[in-house]
Amino acid sequence: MKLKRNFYDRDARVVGEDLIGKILVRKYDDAVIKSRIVETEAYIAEIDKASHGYGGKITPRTKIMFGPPGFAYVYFIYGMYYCLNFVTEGEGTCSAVLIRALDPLINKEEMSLNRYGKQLNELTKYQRSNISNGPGKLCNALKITKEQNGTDLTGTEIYVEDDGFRNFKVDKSKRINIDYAEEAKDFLWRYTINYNS
DNA sequence: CCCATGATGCCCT
DNA sequence: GGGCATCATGGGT
Repeated sequence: MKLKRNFYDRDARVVGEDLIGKILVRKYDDAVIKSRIVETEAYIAEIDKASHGYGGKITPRTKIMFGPPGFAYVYFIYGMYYCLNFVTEGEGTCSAVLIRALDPLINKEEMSLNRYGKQLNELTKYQRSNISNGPGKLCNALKITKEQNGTDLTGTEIYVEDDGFRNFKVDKSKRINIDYAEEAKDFLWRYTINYNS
């Protein structure tokens, strides 16, 4: 069943961990893509020098993160890639969860076409295992761009459902590529699925 | 597997 | 103008 807004209206660290193992659903035109969320990171502006909202100043880019929970924050990075985040906590605070990796479940074929312009059976082994294992890659695979910034996660285009899968644990580790963030770079706010044990 | 490097454009952290 | 919540590629081990 589809997660409601109250799921997102919690501390970003709780939401980030709770999103692991859930199903991300992406719909556009006639396409339906489902994949399991296997890696996330939390960002909380008040105490986090890695957050785009650090310092509390609302800018055109970050304003969606200061708004109510349960909306998509999509930003453009390194001149080439998009990253998908879910806004968390109450209105007025600035926090979000970055979706870092997905395991394809349904319609991997469509993801292949979006990523490489080729069918699954034309991909190399390397390409096949790298369809959505990174924040920029998964946005390509799911056709997510700046146009999806602000998308309501209780709507039909992008949402999360719980299929009851619980046969995993969640590992916590340091976040990736935020070496500039001083003490915040050591926060264990990265969550990854552990299928064993 | 690992590491180094270049691509490329928006944002102002 | 500096930097960036990334990725593909190519070479070494």
